[in-house]
Amino acid sequence: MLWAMNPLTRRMRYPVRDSIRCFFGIMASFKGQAEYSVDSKGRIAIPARMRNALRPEANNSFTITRGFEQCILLFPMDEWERREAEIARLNTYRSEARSFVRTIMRWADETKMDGQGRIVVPKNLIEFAGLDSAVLIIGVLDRIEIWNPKTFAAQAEQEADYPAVAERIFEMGRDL
Amino acid sequence: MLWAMNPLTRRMRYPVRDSIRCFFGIMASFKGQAEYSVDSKGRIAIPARMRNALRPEANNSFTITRGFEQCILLFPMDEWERREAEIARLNTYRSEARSFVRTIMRWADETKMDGQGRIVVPKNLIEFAGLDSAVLIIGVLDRIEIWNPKTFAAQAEQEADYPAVAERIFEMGRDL
DNA sequence: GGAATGTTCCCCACTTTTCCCCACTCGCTT
DNA sequence: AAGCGAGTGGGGAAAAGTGGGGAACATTCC
Repeated sequence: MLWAMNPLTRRMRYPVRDSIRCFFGIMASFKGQAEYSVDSKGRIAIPARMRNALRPEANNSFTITRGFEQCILLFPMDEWERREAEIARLNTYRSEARSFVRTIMRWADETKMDGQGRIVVPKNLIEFAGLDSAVLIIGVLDRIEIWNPKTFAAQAEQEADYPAVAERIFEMGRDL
Repeated sequence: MLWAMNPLTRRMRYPVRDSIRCFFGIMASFKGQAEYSVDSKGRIAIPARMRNALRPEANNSFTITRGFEQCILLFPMDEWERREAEIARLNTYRSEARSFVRTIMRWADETKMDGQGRIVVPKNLIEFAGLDSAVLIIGVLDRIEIWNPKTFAAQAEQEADYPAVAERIFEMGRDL
C-alpha cells in the first residue's frame, strides 16, 4: 500500500487505496458513518477515517452546501471544482438554468478544517438541515453527508425497499 | 496553493484556487449568501468571502447593472469587459439585438469599493430592485446578485422543485 | 462672481464575529 | 504506565461589518 503525507497532521497517513479512478482522474472515496456532536460554536469534527481519505489537492478544504434531501453535503475542494466547472457551462440566458445555478451557489460556502480537523457549519445550513447537538456523518463516495439523526431515521424507511431500488437503478443489466 | 496580494487589505488573501477556468480563461467564482444592511448613505458592504474571490485584475471595481429578475447584478471589472466584448459582436442591424444592447448598457454603471469594501449603489438601481434597509447578497459564480429579501422570498418557491430541475438539467443521470 | 447647498469620497472609530491556538479527556496501543 | 491519536471545549487576537465626520468637488441661487 502507498502512503502520502496528510498536510494537516504532517504525517504519512493518507492511504492512496482510499480513492477511486473516475473520468477526471482520481477522486476520494468516503465510506462509513459516525455520530458526532456539534459544539456551541457550530463546529463539527470530521471523522479521522474520512480526513485520511482526503487527497492533498483538497488542501484540507471543503465546499459545504445543501443536499437535495434535508442534509448537508461536504465536497473536497478538488472534487467541487470539477462540479463547478460543469455548472459554469450552463447557459445563463435561460431562466431555468439561471435559477438553478443561483440556488446551487447560494447555499455553497467554502470551509477549511482547523488544526483539530473540524469545520464550521454556516448558520443557514444548520437551520436548513435542522441540526441540533448531535449529527450523523455518512461517507458517500465522493462526498460526506451530515444529517440530523432523527431526520435520517424518519426518511430511512425508504431503505426498506433498498433491494428493490437497486434492481431499478441497475435495470439496464449492468451489474456493479 | 498559490496566493496573490489583495490590494484592498494589502494582505496575501487572494486564493488563486478560488477561480475556475472557462472559455475565456479564468473567472471568479462567487458563492454563498449573506443578509447585510444598506446604510444611510446608500452604501452596501461586499462580503469578505466574495471580496477575496476577486481577481487583482478587477481592481476592486465592479460594473453594476440590473438583472433579468428584479435584482441588481455586480460583475467584476475584468469579467464585465469580456461580456461587453461579447455584446459588441451582436448584429445591431437586427432591431431585437439593438434593443437588447440598449437596455443592458442603459442600466450599467461603474463602481469601486471604498477602503471598507463597500460600494455605492446608484439610485435608479435601488429603485429598480426595490431595496430598503436590508439586502440579500448572493454569490452566483461569475456575478454577485443583490436582492430585497422579500422580493427574493416571493420568487423563491421555485426552489421547491430544485431537485426536479436538477434531474432535468443533468438528465444524463449524474447527480450533483 | 461668490456664497450657500448638496454630493462624493476618503478616513477614523466602534462592535461583533471569526479564526487560530492551547488545553483537557478518553481509549487504545506499545 | 506512558504515549499517542482522536474528539471536545474555550480564550484571545485579528478580521469583518457598521456608522459617521469632514475635506474636496460640483451645483444652484442670489
